[in-house]
Amino acid sequence: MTGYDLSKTFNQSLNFFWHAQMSQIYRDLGTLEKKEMVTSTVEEQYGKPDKKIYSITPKGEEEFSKWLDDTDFSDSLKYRDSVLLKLFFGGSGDKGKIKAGLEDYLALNEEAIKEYEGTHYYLANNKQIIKMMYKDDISEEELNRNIAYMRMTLSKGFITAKGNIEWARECINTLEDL
Amino acid sequence: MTGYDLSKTFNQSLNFFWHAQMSQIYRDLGTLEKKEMVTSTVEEQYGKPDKKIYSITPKGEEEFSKWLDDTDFSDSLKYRDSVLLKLFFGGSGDKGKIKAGLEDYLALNEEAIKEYEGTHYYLANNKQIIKMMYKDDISEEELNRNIAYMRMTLSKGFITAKGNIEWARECINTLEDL
DNA sequence: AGGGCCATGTAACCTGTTACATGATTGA
DNA sequence: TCAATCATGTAACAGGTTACATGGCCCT
Repeated sequence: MTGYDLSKTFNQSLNFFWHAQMSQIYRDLGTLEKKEMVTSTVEEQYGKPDKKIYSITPKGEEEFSKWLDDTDFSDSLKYRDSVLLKLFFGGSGDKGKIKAGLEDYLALNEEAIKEYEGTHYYLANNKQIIKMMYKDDISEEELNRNIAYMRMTLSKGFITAKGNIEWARECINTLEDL
Repeated sequence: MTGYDLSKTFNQSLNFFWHAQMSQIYRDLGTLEKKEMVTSTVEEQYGKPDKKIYSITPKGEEEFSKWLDDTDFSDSLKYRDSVLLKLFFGGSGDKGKIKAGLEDYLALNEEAIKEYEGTHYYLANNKQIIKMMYKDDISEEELNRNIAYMRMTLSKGFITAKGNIEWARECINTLEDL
């Protein structure tokens, strides 16, 4: 893929739990190339800028599978949230503004759920497109397995958004009684 | 407070949604002083290193209340999680290892819940200590209001951890059938 | 004798964001 | 005519982590 393709794929699939700026993708592809994890070939185009197509090297595959093998998930508990930081000091702030902020937050989470429902539907009906994200010669079983894993990440999105909504409702009620 | 005190307070109270290394705290106190948001006085100690006690300036208070007033929480939806990133590509990894990782993750979240229960209890029974975190002349109502806000952040911890557990159980079941 | 607490920081590094720069094609 | 899409990137900055450096006190 090119950096541009990667950026699009990124924003379509794993966007809700990982995102990257184009500038970061281009820079990181450069460093990956220096480390010989990827190689690139340039494809000329007319009327458009040339494409720089990257492929993973055996060394890169090895590194990727090492990364996959590390299943220590304890880091993911160290979670950072500026909403909570702000609410922690909320007593010194404006109650009305905080309530309004939480109402927006609630609405955003409801929108997110709708988006995830769309993706859920998409995963069920666009296997061909998903196939393209992997090697072309992927088997039906392998594809289904990959889709099962994608569904797990999606499920996390649902549960997180529902939790956010539950929490925001609870906070709004508390604020009304305060 | 001194940098050291801040670090301890940090790790005791807002640790679960915000954390900082000592080196970061010392560095940031330095930049805050340059920006005239805080001032410092040195207190000599014998047998121990001298203390450098920081206080917020009026300019700092103003900046803080500006920060509090910005209640746009939409950023907090952009959430990043390496567990999900890894699970997204899980189909290429080792099923058994992933399952084991998720089981550890589940256990860690159960521990977190126990910790939050402890904090919940603490908030109810240690008002004097909490009082110290604010100005000394804080009124009972103001203190209770602040505690209510702290409880809201704590509640987020509970809901998040419960969601994590629910999700991990679901994934483990899916993996068993895969 | 060894570990933990007190208390300060610096330096290098890694990761992510924002702003800037270029320029043709295509569709509303 | 204006915005979006295609396609590349650089530079500066912001925020966070890791490793290093110092050194006495107190408790087991």
